[in-house]
Amino acid sequence: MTPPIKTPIKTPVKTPVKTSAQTTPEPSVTGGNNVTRLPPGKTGRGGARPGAGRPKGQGPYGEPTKAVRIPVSMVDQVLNFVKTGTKPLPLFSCSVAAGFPSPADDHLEGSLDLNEHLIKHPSATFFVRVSGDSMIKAGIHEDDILVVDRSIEPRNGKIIIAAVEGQLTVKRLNRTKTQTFLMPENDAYAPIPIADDNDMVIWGVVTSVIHQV
Amino acid sequence: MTPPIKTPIKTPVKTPVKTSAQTTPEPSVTGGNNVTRLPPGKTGRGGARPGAGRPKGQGPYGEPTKAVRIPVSMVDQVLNFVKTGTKPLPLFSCSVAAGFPSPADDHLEGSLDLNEHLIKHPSATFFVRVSGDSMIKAGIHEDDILVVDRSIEPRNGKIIIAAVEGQLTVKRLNRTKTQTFLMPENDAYAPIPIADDNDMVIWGVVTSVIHQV
DNA sequence: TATCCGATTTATGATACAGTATTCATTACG
DNA sequence: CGTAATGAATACTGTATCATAAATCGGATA
Repeated sequence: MTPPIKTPIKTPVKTPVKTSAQTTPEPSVTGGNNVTRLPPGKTGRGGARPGAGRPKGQGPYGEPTKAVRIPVSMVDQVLNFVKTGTKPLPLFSCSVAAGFPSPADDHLEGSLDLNEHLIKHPSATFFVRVSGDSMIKAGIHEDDILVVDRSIEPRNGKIIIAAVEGQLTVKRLNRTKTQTFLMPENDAYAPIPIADDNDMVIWGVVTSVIHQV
Repeated sequence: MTPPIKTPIKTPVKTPVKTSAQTTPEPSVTGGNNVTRLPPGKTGRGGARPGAGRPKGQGPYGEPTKAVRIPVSMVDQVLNFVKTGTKPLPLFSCSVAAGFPSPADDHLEGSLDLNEHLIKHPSATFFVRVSGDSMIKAGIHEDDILVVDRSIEPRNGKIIIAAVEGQLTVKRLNRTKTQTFLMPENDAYAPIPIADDNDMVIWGVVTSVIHQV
């Protein structure tokens, strides 16, 4: 069982170039005393080499290119796209619990694209960086990034981003018969009562948490 | 304070074109009988119209384009990218702790692209889906997705993916003077001693955890 | 023997060019 | 008089062309 290794791109094999047995000598100008004169700016070295020249596939892209019209505002993005190539990466599965497990062959689950996996409604999605620890028990840590979708209905029990008194906050929504609360997931903090639903503007529902190790 | 709404792209406003009061008449060739002759292939209509011409922003992209070199194999992908545009989404910051906070204007932190943010070395990166809870205290839950980079050196204390006895596992690496351990982050589990480093193959270092709410 | 050199081939980014699309307002036609 | 046609003008796209940079060859020189 070896770690997944991307197969190196094979560099073009150098085709042996047939050596020219006969190189036409640089025509020399022979003076009266048989002294050879070099052309101005030349050292007497170098010269034609049949078969010399840059091999194909030695450019930054390793393949031929084509000129394509790109809207001016997207040129940078496109060049970055070409450089980094956002294609789906392999997804494996592994056991954390018992270490008991499935046969090795079952580890490759498929492939995954982050944007596709996490962003269902791009035009309604934005990110929120968290500060604080009031939602620690829900697995939301300081500096985590939340994926927030404002097209999802903020149902009871959902973790939402809301603006209260002009301040953004992340909490779990709790709507009782009589009142609405924004619930923390940390015993050190108290629920925030919302007197009037007009005092709160819900920005969206948290769909994912991204935590950097 | 309203939820972030994508500002519609303004379509170019058509500038009213000043009508020319004086059009220079087509020079006519007068024959002996005062008969006007048209130039060959012309009907007498048409002619110069100062200010006529296609307005800007009427192409498929609505803006000027630039010719860019794209590797041949990626031309289709790039054109699709330009059409659908997976562009960075807005990133806001918010307070979880005190709910005290910065003024509303400070909430927009910038924009963020998931791939750019999470995948530093695409060719050395893969994902792992977790099963079990032995790393719960490190914020790694059942079914979470781990971003794993095998180009990062597996230093002591890093959370790694390793293959032990043919099974994939996620643990924290602990190298003592005498022995290597794979440490869980859950008191219900015991450290796994590695007798011989050849008994373990490290697949990579965990860089991020993605937890769906 | 190692390095230098000039010629050669490949590759990229910028620019030019030819053809297509859109607009203006005057003229011809019914 | 109303409408369609017209020729010139401007914007736009895809491809060709050009200038320059990069990589290679093998003979000449130190």
